[in-house]
Amino acid sequence: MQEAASIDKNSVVPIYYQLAKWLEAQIRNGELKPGEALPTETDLAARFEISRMTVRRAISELVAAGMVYAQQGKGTFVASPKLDDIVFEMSNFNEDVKQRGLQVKTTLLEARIVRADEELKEKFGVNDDNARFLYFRTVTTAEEERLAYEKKYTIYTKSKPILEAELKDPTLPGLISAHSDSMPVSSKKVLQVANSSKEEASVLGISRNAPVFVIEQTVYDPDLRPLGWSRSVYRGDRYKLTFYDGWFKKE
Amino acid sequence: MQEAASIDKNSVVPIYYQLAKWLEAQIRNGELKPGEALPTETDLAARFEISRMTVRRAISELVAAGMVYAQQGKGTFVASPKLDDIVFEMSNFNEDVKQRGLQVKTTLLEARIVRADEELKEKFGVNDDNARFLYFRTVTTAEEERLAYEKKYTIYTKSKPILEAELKDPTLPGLISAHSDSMPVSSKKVLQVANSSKEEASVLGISRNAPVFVIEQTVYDPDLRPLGWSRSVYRGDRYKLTFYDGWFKKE
DNA sequence: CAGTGGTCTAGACCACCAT
DNA sequence: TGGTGGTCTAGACCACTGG
Repeated sequence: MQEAASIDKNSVVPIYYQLAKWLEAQIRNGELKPGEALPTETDLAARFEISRMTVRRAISELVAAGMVYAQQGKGTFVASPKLDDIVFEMSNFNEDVKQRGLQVKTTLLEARIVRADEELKEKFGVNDDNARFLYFRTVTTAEEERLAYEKKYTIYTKSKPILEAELKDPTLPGLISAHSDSMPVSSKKVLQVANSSKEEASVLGISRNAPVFVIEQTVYDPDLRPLGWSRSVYRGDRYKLTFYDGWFKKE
Repeated sequence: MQEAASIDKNSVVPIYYQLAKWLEAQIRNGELKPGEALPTETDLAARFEISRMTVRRAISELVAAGMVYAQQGKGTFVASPKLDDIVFEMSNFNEDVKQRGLQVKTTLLEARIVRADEELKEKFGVNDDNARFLYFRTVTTAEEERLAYEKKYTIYTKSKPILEAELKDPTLPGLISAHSDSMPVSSKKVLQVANSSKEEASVLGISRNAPVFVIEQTVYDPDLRPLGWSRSVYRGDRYKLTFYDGWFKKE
């Protein structure tokens, strides 16, 4: 680990920054895994022969980045990246529904193994015609009304069977975690509008060409290799996105 | 101002937090205006008889909130809330366009004074039938292609004429600043999808019922009174929103 | 109780900016 | 040059957690 060597106290780069990056690297490397505790502040201060305040400054950078969280009296722990499928606070609607005590349910329509076609090869950046992917189709329903239709693909390396458990966490990061050794750590989401296709309209029970949100999500491992890809179609008349900015009071 | 009284060193509330809130209040009150310098750190430390490190902790809260920014060797200044009309990094496309050196242009189609109708009275939360608003219609064009169509309303209190200058900054906060004494400090944006209306289709040169993004923005003063409201329609085939989250490297 | 993170101090030296 | 913010120290005391 060459810890002492990783901090140059005479560098122009601030010590807190060097330490923050070192800790970040430990986490990205997987030497510190989500849920695990970081070394204590006193420990780090002693190891690197720096002040505890400097250690705290370093850790506060990671806290701000959402990579770790501190618990008074217990320790500081590596966070799990949150990559919910319910993107963009898209849940404005879903939360409304929950608050009213209604039931939101995601149903698995189909789950099987597929071979790479041109689109998948491009999305995953692979050339192997024999590459295989897990394919899931789900529909989200609230109060008997169908709201969202999703197709999800994940790389299929382990020859692991598709489990019932998948029904419990059918989000893309959830499916990936179940079927891959790599850790999903970041994602890219692209939102577009479209008119619903014939298939989408029939699954969602809306008229053909009704406006819909389309969100494509790609989930990556720490080396930016795609682990999963999904395309979600949301009813345009049931979802809206609300953003606040400027100097809104938060509390 | 009762400065000394605003900090209770024996309170359970951290000093840095009290000071941060006090400074925030000064800014929200308008006693410190955008562009103005905060008292220096040494000054604040002396005034409140606290350590400079504690002052820095307080200020760092405001920096994180985007309310102030610090410049080494110069001072710390009150920031201006940024409430650009080009929302949600919607500019994925606009930036592409700029990078290619193409021209993006916003044209004023119409500007006049209107009386309150039911919709406006609701949006602005007023009951006065005689309330008047400034009304603007603009279209945004890139390379001869019409991309966005916007209708904007601002309260009209001053009997100030509509200036040519408005052509230069036709964003909602910009229009408000020109026609109101209140400062626009926060905004709410709601994004929905829709099929284009006949009017929208004709202005944008797209076919009727083509899918579009609709963004409604409301801009508020420090007391959450609406100062302006706009409805923007973006061509669905020309705009998309891209979001990254998780642990993407930033630098 | 011992160990953790949270706050705070009273200094210090530095890099940067303006004059 | 004097004043600003940026970093860092070596302590201190506290609140909270767990055994």
